[in-house]
Amino acid sequence: MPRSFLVKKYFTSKKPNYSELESQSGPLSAGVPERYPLAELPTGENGLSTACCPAGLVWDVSILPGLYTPEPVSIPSPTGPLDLSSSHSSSSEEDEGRSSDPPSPEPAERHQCPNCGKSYGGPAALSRHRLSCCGKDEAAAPATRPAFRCKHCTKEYNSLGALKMHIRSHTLPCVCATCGKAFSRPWLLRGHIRTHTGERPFSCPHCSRAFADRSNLRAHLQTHSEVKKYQCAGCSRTFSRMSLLHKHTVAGCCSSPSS
DNA sequence: CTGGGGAGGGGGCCC
DNA sequence: CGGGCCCCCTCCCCA
Repeated sequence: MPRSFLVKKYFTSKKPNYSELESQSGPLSAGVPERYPLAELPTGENGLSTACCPAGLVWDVSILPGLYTPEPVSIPSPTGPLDLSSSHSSSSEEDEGRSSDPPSPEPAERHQCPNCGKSYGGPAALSRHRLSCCGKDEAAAPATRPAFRCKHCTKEYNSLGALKMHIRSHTLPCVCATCGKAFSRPWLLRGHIRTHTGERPFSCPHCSRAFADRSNLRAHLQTHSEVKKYQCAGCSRTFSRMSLLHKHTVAGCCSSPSS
């Protein structure tokens, strides 16, 4: 079944302007989410930042110990390609804790979590953060952890809301009326429904392709970038996806023919 | 083997 | 507190 039939047919609803995404910070911003014009990138508050920023979005694995090491290593941990936490620490202003970045040594002018150090713009945001985020730190104030436990699996959460959200992944309350497939969240169902309707609200500003899913558009935008996000430390090749980089390294191109 | 699209999942934040 | 949305990630499959 050819998947190359991706033609922009019709867009019934909103259509994010990804051309803005493209233009706002230069060609290399192609893969940068619109809300992260470089926000996830080092912002130059330390020397390491320049390893990434000026050149665009090349996640040089050589500076990402969590992602790549020259030693034989298993699959990089889910720290992911963007785990630049080791190389930058300035994300808090932009992502408001959205990312999983570790605490940044910021001035205490903001509301800072005493457990993990993340800072937030307001007390409410901090309060919310403390309910969910800090619970992942097993050592964080165990006495204050409510520990809502999932009865379907072993996961634990610090807030009932987080637990409820998780439980939906077991109960799958959102059912597709067309095919009966069930999903945990309404928006997942909506995304699925697009596979039935053919709706592709996310169009590429560089070509005629359109996508039903924003993440897939984001990945696609990488293909238009001269320099891709993920760079092999061994041969400097860049890849649009971490999986490709991983395949590349596993295949033994460079330094980690371990598996 | 590589590159890329399709689809889906989960955690987190904002309103 | 829940809905909506975001981002990141992964797996599968195909060219």
